[in-house]
Amino acid sequence: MSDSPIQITLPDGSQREYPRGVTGREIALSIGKKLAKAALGIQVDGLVQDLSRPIEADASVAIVTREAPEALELLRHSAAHIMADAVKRIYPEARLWKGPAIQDERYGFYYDIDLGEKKLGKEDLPAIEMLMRKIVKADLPFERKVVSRAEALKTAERLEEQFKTRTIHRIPEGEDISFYDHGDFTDLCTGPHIPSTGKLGEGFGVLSIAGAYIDDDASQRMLTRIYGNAFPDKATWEAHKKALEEALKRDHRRLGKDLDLYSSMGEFGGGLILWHPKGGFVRHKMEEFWRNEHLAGGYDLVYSPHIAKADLWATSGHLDFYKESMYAPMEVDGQPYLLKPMNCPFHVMMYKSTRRSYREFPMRWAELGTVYRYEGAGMLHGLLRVRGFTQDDAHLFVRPDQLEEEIKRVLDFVLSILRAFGFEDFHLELSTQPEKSVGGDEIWETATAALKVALDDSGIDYGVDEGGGAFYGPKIDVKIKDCLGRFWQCSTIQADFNLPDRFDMTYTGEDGKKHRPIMIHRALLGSLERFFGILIEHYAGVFPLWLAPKQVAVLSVGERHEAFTEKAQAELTALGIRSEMDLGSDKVGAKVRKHLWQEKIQFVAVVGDKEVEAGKLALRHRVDGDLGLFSPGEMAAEIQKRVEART
RNA sequence: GCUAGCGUAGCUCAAUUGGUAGAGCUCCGGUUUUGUAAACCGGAGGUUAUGGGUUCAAGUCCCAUCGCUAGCUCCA
Repeated sequence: MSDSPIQITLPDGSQREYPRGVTGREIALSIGKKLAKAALGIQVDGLVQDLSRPIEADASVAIVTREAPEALELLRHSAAHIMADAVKRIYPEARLWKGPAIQDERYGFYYDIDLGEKKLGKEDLPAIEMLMRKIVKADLPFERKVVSRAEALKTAERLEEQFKTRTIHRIPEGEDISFYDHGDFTDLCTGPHIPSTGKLGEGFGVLSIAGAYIDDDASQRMLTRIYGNAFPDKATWEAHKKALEEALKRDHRRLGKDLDLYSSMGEFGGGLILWHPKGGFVRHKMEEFWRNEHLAGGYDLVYSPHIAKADLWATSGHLDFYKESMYAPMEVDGQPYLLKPMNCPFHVMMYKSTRRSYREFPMRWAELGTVYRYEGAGMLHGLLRVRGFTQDDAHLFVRPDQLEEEIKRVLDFVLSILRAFGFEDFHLELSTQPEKSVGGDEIWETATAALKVALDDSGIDYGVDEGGGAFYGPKIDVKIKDCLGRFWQCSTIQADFNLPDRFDMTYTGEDGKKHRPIMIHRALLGSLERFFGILIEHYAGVFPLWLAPKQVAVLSVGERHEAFTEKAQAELTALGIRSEMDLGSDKVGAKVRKHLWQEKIQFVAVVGDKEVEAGKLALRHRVDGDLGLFSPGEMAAEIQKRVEART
């Protein structure tokens, strides 16, 4: 039967007969020359394979062309090989470890390479990229070879690739061991790859270098990781490089300094943030909005201290499960006290301050609570990863019969608040029981099921992160997508069946007996620091008018306009508009440049002869341009309109 | 923490092979009173991150410390 033809189903549903062992290339060619030329791989029953692989049985296939989403991984993984080839040509002593395609905003692939004593610098990257282009130009075919384990070990030995030897030993019995060659370069690899190096085209490049451990194990040798990216065509690659530059321009650390929003403590204490007056104002508006929404949403606002006796953290379990993130104890009256890494134990103590009735539920206690957590020095990053931060925390106490309903409600609340900040796209993720956890499996299952129901009911797609939960309960994480398409994790909703047990929390039920409440932990913005950093980048420093420290800059043209300008600004202030005034002797152009473009204030209002005569100001918006003459009252109305629209 | 790179005025950056630390912007003073993305003149501003070392001589070379940056998850 081995020579009987096979049935191939094409994406349009049509079926064709081919000889057994037909290759993807042959199928593509039989459909059209153009398709064959554009083909990079073939999907066989959903699995991407080399074009040269024979197909031995009936299958549904789709030719993977450059434009197909599946092509990216082919291109990137092949680019990694080509990069490794280039590196080995320049540094023959280089030994290869791993070089996968990855999904990252910046990078599409990397290769971890042991360069011995050689220290690679940024300045070495162009040479590697240039040589890669040469290899692409040479259009060397990628060839797959399946070998026995013994042969594989021999090849690795011949190549003096001792890391590959290590890898070969790890390949499970029964799995194919394959090498891919192009030109004189050989690498142990499962593939698939593009047909030849030339197919990579021009849309790729080398981006940066970093260190990386073998197996992510800090006790092992550190290798040089070289990052690059690849795209179907040159234009997309150029666009990607531009986007990287744009992201750099939006970097909150850059803008934070330029706009005088915040600074970090630097050598006086890493990961600690100073909120300057302008950043402080934005925070004030964030908090104001947050408090109002919570009060309207049925929450109560609470406050708790920064330190507590070690006993509290022992009872809560933090000393067992969170110790590595907590700071060393301080001594107060001979007793060890600890800085809080979380607010929950305090809220539990609040709960326990009196007897609770089933009638009180659900209880929703929210706090902007400042916590301190130890992060490794290398983890710190601007506002996004800090050691001291204010969580917008809340703890909800519910009866078991209220759990599902309450989680649904929280999810709705979270999304509505995030939308107010201009985020529209969300990704939800359910994280389940980790290895290191407290409470029994049964309790975990119950809680996880409740979260799942809420997620299903939300109608939004979600993923599952197996084992990604906190030590005390499963959680739902909400990631938001900013205007550059980057995802950020902010909100988290965590069920907790554990703390109520540990603290022996109870309430009196309808039946007069004691019952155990369920606790829900919830952070919405995550931390004010981190969310502020995300906002700065999302808005590129141009805050919407409801958050902006200054909404308009009022500028005088000449000396004789000063009096009216001052009067107009005073009126605006009285109308609740946040303005700054510039009566300096700069030209109008310079003033506009300073306030509109450098300080990123949305409006400027200019006062000259015409305006004084009309009793109005010439209003200009940074995007909408000249809006004409406005009296202070009209201006206030115009700005108010936009404040309400949150633009 | 680890690897690599970096640290010069508030900011952005200069400073031959080791040979007197400079410029623009910001700031301050003065002139100018200007019509929508940079008016002009002058001044101030530094123990070159810190501490050691090599040298006749160190921003530059060596060592240590501190800080900053990229990364240290995603199948060979």
